[in-house]
Amino acid sequence: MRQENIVTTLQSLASGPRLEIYRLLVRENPHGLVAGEIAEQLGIPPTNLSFHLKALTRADLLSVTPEGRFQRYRANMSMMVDLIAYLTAECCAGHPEDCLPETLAETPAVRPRRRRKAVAG
Amino acid sequence: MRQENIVTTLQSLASGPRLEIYRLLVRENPHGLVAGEIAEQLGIPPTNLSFHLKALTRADLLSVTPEGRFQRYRANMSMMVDLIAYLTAECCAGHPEDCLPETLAETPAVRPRRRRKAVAG
DNA sequence: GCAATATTTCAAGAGTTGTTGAATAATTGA
DNA sequence: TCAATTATTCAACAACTCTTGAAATATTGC
Repeated sequence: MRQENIVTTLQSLASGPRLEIYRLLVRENPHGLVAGEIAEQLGIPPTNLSFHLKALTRADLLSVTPEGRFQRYRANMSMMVDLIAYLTAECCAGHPEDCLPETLAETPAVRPRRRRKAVAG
Repeated sequence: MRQENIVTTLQSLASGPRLEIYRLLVRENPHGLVAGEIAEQLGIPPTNLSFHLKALTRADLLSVTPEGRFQRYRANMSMMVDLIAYLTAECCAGHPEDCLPETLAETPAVRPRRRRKAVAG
């Protein structure tokens, strides 16, 4: 994932209402929720909810499927996996020992870019 | 870490210049860099850099130490660890198998809230 | 003390984001 | 077809963020 996309993903999550929407939909995966159910559960007015759902969907954090007059939203887990992988790689770059527990630091999927560096100790 | 702080942390990272500053300082840890070195390496004018350094420091993503007339900035790894732990917990809530490779999903430090759920297979 | 250096604060203006109510579009069931 | 339902788009405005140059602050070495 390129840095430009990472910034978009972070921007999309960096808002109280949007983080709540995303968390709710993660909990409801894989069934998802239609817009009205999200509005009801979080107490967000429909116009405003649409605005935030659009931002999250454009960032590919959510997917949306029409169901008659409803729109069903689901959290796109792979986007979050990519984000966590990026943050882990950048966080640990050159300094795995400062940063994360052994098991995580050694997991190739989240540290795709370099091998563990030999350090004193 | 509370959600309010998570939003602040995400907001701080959700900007091209700030993500670059943070990544640079992670690479330079634990020695850090003084403001002028950051400005030079990233080509950001000093006034603007100060603005972004302040945002990152307020979010506790950076720490700052005066050295005479210089200010040395360092990335605060523990903040990133907390952020990754939060995202992993929220991302995986109820659905670890959808979300992350086995090893990561089993790491207690990044999944502090629940044990692995028994699922089919 | 004074000039030079490193950095921050301040003020202004441009641009972006968030919220709202009214209007619009699409779908359903009578 | 028509009213009801679900959700989105639009327009307006407030609030916030970003960038900039000028001014201020703090430190150094003469």
